[in-house]
Amino acid sequence: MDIGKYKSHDRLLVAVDCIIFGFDGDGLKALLIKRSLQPEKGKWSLMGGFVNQDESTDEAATRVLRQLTGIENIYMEQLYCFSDVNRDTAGRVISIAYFALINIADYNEQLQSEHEARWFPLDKIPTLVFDHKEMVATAKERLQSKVANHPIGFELLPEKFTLPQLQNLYEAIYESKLDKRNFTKKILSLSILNKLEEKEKASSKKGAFYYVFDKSKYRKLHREGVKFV
Amino acid sequence: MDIGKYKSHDRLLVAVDCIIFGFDGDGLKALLIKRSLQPEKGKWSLMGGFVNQDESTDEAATRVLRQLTGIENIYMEQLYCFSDVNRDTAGRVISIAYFALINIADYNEQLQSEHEARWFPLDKIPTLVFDHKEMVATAKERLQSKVANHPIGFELLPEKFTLPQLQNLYEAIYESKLDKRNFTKKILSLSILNKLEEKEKASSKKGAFYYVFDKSKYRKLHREGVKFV
DNA sequence: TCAAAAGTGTTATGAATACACCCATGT
DNA sequence: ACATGGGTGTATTCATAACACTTTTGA
Repeated sequence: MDIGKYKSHDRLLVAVDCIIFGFDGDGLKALLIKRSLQPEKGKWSLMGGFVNQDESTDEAATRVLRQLTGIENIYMEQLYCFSDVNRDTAGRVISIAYFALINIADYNEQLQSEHEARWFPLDKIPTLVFDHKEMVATAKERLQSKVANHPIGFELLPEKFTLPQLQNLYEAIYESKLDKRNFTKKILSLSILNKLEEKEKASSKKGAFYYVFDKSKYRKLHREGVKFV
Repeated sequence: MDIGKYKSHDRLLVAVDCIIFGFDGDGLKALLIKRSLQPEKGKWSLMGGFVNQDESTDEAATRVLRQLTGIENIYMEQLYCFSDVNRDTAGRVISIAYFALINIADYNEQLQSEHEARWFPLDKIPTLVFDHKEMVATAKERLQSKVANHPIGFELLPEKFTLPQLQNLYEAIYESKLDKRNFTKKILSLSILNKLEEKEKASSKKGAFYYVFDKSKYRKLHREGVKFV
């Protein structure tokens, strides 16, 4: 590769920062860690790290997330490039933000034990380093608009879930109440759910039927994007 | 600024590339120039340039566009960060793509004369350098989805425009025909247009009334985002 | 007078919304 | 027996979609 032609131009530090949204049946949460390097060491922060010469930003985001949390193979997409000259107080760093969705229960133990990561309800996010607060806000907006047309909300749930759980999730994302009957009607009309015999009995006496996705129809919707909730 | 802490990390060349969409009453077009530096010098390319140490990517995009085309003060927003390791054949460069909208007639002369820039209908884009083809495709998708909820389409029209012109624009963006009566009804129901006495007589014998935006209502919609066409 | 584009209303269909009662069961 | 959350149907409203004729006027 002949890099000579570009030699005279500035080179910048490029970082990735990941906003990980999680759901545990009770409000949306974001995953934060204590920043491990100066400046601002010890303050709450998104998962972040620098992009290496030999990896794309997607690869960097995947790697950083794995290194910091052990999380792999989750839904993640690029959010936005944050590039204010003074966004990082220690130097010029542009950051490509990513957002991801996971089911908290799937990962909770390893996060708590092996890594100093913690879930924060979206309305109780502590002060964050740099422009990470803005990143979280942007990610939340993106999640809301994305979830309206794509069935990505399911990434936040366990494989088996009940309709009330699904509705709770949408209510958490939209921060508003939905009508139970209308919600059920709408979701079932998409016919991407298969009802199981089994019931979830923990959260009610009557018990609620579990559902799972119909993977093939689910992927079809995922690709095409459909008017969702 | 203490940059010492980050010293050991890779620094990358960061570029911006601008997809400029234009409309001249007859189909959507994209603005391209002949690339002025090696490699691939002389091939068609988006407007691009490197991001300097002391500017944000927004600022870089604005500057690059001004330098290459003289265009200023137009609607522009960040599109996506393209970062494949081998996207630029001459070295590792990540690129933040921006897309912009303008009315071709407002800028045509200066573009043709002072700069080697040319408009290409979207279905006749020539072979482009690097991953610029993908950037154009991504920008087109974004334009389509954005214009459905935000009145940014108006950026592509002159200040005074007729309803048939506006409809042509939407048809060009969506690449499909719309019903004249339904379109008129919908647009007027938003009440962001003010009808003028004056008629545009060039393109028909009867003549079509000019309209202008109601700036204040327009901005309100712009902010809030409304179900549009 | 005729060709070409502008302008205009009604009906039909489907989606979103509002709304209230019975069911199953563990305590 | 009763308290708790789960499950179900209908009527209304509203937005979208389909559809055709008259008007104006320059050539």
